[in-house]
Amino acid sequence: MSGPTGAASSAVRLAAETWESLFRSQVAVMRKLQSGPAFKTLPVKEYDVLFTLSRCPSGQLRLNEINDKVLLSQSSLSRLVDRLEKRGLVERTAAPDDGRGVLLSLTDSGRELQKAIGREHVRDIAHLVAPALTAEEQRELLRLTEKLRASVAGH
Amino acid sequence: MSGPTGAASSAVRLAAETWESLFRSQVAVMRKLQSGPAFKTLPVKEYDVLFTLSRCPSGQLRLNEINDKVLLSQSSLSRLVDRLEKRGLVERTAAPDDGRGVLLSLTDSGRELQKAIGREHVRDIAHLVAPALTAEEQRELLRLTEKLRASVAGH
DNA sequence: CACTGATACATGCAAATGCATCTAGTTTGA
DNA sequence: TCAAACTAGATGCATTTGCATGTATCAGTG
Repeated sequence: MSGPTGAASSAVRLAAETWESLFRSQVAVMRKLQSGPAFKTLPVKEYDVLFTLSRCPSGQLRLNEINDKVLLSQSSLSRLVDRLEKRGLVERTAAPDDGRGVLLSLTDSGRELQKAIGREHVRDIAHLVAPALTAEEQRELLRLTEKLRASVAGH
Repeated sequence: MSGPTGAASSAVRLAAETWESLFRSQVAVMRKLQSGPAFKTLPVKEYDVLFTLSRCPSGQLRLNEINDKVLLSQSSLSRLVDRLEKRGLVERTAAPDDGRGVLLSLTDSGRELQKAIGREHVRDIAHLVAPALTAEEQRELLRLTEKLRASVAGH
């Protein structure tokens, strides 16, 4: 802990422990959430795409934009969208400004299902998070994770 | 925002936004980490099992204990361990106190590989986390995520 | 002790995933 | 202007995953 080498090593260790803790907490929470009844009808990853679309102001997103938000390979997302489309929950449209691109949007049925699952999901989240952290702590956790995400996203 | 209903609703929203942010930051960081060269030889999930074993004081863990730490179904973990065992990185042993149980431990080769990947991995983590958050912020993030994990783990 | 239910792990099988590659459209630069 | 390099997304195929179930062991009850 004294001298530059010690300080650097402990900075590295702190970063590693922080990430480890963030990761394990995510695992613990996700495990509970995905075992809930909300995701019997639709896997979490598929819901996540519906959710992402529902949050988007224009109502449409390019597949590669969605891919940034989700921990899936490009090909897996492509096929996940196939499944959603087959179930009539989303719709593929050619991107107007880029002939290669595909815009994804929710159908009415997709929007409804997202809302239905979302309501339950949000309740489950609150039941897990609210008893664990005060409102003040939640705001701080939100701030820190957003700061981390923004920094990592910008390389 | 006024009255009990508004307050409750905003508490629920805060919890949901906090989780959303935690989750997205995890996705962003994990995406970078797993694309690094450290995980060309061993998938992240398999490394994670080696890592978990390396951190354990007794050097041995039951499969169900490992399963708690990892976002994998029981059967998937069983087969992931098959692969690690086939590569000679871990060893299954019958649990002495429970005839149903299996203890997992690292082989020398497994320990070495974990250390080799771990060194690189820790460096990658530091490169992502250290520029994003101050040491003080990292400590706070560590504290909050650990508190969340502990609360969720205890139902 | 026998019996019922629960727990730990393994396995058959269908579904999901990722890598490599393909096609098509776009950008770059000589 | 046009060929080479690049990007968006789809697809073949092998690997990984999860659900349902099977087997063995354990814990509790009469």
